[in-house]
Amino acid sequence: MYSDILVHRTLKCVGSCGLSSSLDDEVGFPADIKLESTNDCMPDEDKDFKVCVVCGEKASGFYFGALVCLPCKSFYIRCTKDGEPTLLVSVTGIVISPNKGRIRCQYCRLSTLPHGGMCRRNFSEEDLWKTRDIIVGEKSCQINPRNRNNCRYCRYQKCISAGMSREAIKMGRPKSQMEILHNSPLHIHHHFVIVVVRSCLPGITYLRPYFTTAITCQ
Amino acid sequence: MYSDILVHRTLKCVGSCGLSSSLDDEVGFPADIKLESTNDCMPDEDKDFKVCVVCGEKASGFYFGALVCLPCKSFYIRCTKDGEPTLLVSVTGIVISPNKGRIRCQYCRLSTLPHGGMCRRNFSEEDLWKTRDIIVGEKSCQINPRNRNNCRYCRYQKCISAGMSREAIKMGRPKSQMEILHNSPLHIHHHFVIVVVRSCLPGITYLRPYFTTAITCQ
DNA sequence: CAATCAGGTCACTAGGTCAT
DNA sequence: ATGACCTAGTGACCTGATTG
Repeated sequence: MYSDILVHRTLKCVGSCGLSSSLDDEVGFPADIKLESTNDCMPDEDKDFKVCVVCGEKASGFYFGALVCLPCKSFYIRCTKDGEPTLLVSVTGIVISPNKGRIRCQYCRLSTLPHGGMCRRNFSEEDLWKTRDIIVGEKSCQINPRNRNNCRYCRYQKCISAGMSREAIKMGRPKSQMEILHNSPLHIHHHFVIVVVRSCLPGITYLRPYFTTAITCQ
Repeated sequence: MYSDILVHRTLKCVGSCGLSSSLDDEVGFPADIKLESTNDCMPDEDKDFKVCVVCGEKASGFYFGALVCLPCKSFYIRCTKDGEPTLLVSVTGIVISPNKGRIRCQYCRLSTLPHGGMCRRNFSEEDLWKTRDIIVGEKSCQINPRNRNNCRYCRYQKCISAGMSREAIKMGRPKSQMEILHNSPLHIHHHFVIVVVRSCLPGITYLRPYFTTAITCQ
């Protein structure tokens, strides 16, 4: 039994946006949990805007355990259809999935082209695999709705870090708690939700969606 | 800054699975997180909570003659709405209900693919029925709350073997529910994971998959 | 009444198809 | 490979029936 119930959390602001002052409502914790919110910077007009935690487009629902848009949902399905992929970035800037897929990664291409000097027209599958060890690239693309198709590697990594998982499937009509969360606005730049849980309410079950992206302790 | 790092969690074992020894490995927490596995942190009244004999989730009552959860009750109603279904597992791993429904069974798919050698693109309804006798697959999926939707065939078989039946309907107020509950068969392998987080390691990011089912605080 | 269940409803999602 | 669109399965919630 805990006499004091504290759930600390912080929304880490990436970029120039602001966080709102009403985090409690945003993340949708039960009303009977006392919260200490430290944030003050989200624009009012974005408060009701639910965004995909992968690319920032308007979100459509909880797919594979994360609040994402339909394109990113489809992307995740494709990526994990035959098991977890091991996407590689070639010297030519081509991201290779082992079986078939390839797509250009503009970011990684820029950073890796000098090493190989190959041009896209001439690359062959064989060459890609030969140069396998020097092709790691930056692996740090910023994903947004416009460039999300530029780098499959980083987009997929973002799916993973957002908590998407075949294990996290939640089917059917959501519980009322989830409906609250479903209406929670998350600004496009607020991809990292840092939650510090000191102690929680006895007997309350905190479903995973409350921890929108990850749980980080300070 | 937390000096003491405690991640309490409880795996409630009902039946013969006996999860006690290798809790850490099963849930997959990082090795550098200090864990205390205990059975003490659960309220007494919940220690004996009854689980669904089909999937292992917390049971809601006696539906169609068996102690099951509400999702499995709904599942059984759907399956038997138009008479007993004959769910089949094709060589392609598609579970077919006679009329229309199909859902992929990842487990059976893996085990049956070698037998048929068909590729998913080419299968036809006719082929499915032709290969009826060689498509039985393993039919032995372990059903738990997380994977219960992966294989309709095995979920339904578990309903049957649990004694669910349209003949077993009992309406109205039960005589002594507690007595019935305590006499119910509970010899199933289930993987209901309850994690109690008191405080976490500074700087460590706990991705959602670690919290396999839910986070329950006491 | 009070407790419990059968069954319906419908807000949801997984996964497939197909034009691009 | 992508993403709009579609279908069918799922499960939370509700209602009415049943029985002690």
